[in-house]
Amino acid sequence: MLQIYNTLTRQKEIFKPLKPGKISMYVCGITVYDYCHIGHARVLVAFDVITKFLRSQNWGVTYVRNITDIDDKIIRRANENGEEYTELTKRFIDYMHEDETRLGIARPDIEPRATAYINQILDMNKALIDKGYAYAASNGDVYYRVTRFADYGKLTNKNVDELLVGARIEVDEIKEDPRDFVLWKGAKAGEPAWKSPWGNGRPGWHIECSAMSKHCCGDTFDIHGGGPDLPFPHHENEIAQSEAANSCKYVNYWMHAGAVRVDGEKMSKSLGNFFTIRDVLEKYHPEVVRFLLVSSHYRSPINYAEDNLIEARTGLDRFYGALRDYVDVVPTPLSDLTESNYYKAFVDAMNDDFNTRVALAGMYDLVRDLNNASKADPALAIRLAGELKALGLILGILQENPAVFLQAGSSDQISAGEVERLIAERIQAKKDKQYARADEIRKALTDSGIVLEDSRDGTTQWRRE
RNA sequence: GGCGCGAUAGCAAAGCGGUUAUGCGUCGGAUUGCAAAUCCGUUGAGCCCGGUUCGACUCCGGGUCGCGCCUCCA
Repeated sequence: MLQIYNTLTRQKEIFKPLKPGKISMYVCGITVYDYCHIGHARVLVAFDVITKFLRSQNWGVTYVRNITDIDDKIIRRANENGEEYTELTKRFIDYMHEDETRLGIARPDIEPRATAYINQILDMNKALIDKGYAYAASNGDVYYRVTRFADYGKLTNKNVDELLVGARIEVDEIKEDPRDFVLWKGAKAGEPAWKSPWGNGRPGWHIECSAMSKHCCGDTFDIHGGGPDLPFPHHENEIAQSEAANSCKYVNYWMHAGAVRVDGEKMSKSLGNFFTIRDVLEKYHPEVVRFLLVSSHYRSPINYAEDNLIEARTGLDRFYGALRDYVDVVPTPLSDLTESNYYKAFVDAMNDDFNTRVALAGMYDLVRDLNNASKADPALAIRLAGELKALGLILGILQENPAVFLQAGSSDQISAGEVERLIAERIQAKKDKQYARADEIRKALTDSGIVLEDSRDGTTQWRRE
């Protein structure tokens, strides 16, 4: 039984799909004017794991994640660079896809872009104007009448009357009410623009998601997800737009990922304290980054720090260490695991609001049993290795060749070939009972970040720290 | 000022009204030429003050502290 924490009701709820066995999910994606940072990676990985798990449980998931490819920041950045905004967005969309691929994130089923949905956006604007929820201002902007929508604030518990108090809302004579937000922006000279009944312009930020989700998921859909900074105003405004325009409930379950912090502060572009995915992948294996993100619950804040990455690496080393002798074992089909207690524990944890942390705790139990079986019961060990890989597959981890992973550490000051050569020399020294020489070689390798592990059969395996 | 989240052992991080979370680390043992890895064991929690209860880390109330949103931000 699947339970999901719903931001709207602020509690965990039993998930009930609109259509039996199906889930329509729309997640707010990236505004493409810069490299993705770790905060983006968290949302991307979280919903990737969620999708993979749901599919593993035979839910028919339609996963939609949009790309915002027109907005003020994009225009400004393109101007700074002296290029067309489309060149800028194309480049950063490509970079985003590269980052996703490296982190093992599968593409969503549909990846709609705002600029491809201008007609739908215009249609929704017209509908909102016709129904009296929106108005065209004198400058070509179209605004949403926040006070017209009775449920405004229901997602984030805002009181419309109090929105003005203490809030930093700029007064603007163009608007009827300072709380109104823009649906369509009239174009200034030289700005990218599309024709509209209100003059040339471009969509406001919130309306694109209402239009694209309607088109891709329907007027009402199951799950809407996004980052920690989106509930207000973005998702609140989406609700106002969609429910007013479509005259029905917009979304059943709202899901929001937790923030990634640096030194206790939220990592964000506006604070400038962000690490791009690329920065981090220079130093850490992509799976280490993914493991770090998976090893805490998706709603908890996590701290981005070197120590936590090292810890993630240590955790993965344990998994891959256990799998090292089972390179050829493939993930067991889940249909063969219905009696497995490991699998049951895993599914129970994941069904409970996607509790990856608890799921991993069970996988560590499996690792221990696998390590024991390695010595005592080879057939059992092979079976357990297959189970472990099957669970890892759902989380998007543990599919690498273990030796390759373990030898791909951060310290590359010595080549694999050189390591192998020294190991061969050390094995000979050991055979000759030249232990001083053997230890000398091992010491030298240790200093280069290489850890040796002698086996009973006289071979030596190695890994980078 | 409004709304919301959190406070768990050396660190990280979960569930749970009474029964081992888990990982890393520590310490001891097995194993090893010595190590590493592995295994076995060990260590050690629940911000403060009240209340409910036979019993609370877990529920309720009140504090304190931290964080997020209220403006573009995943």
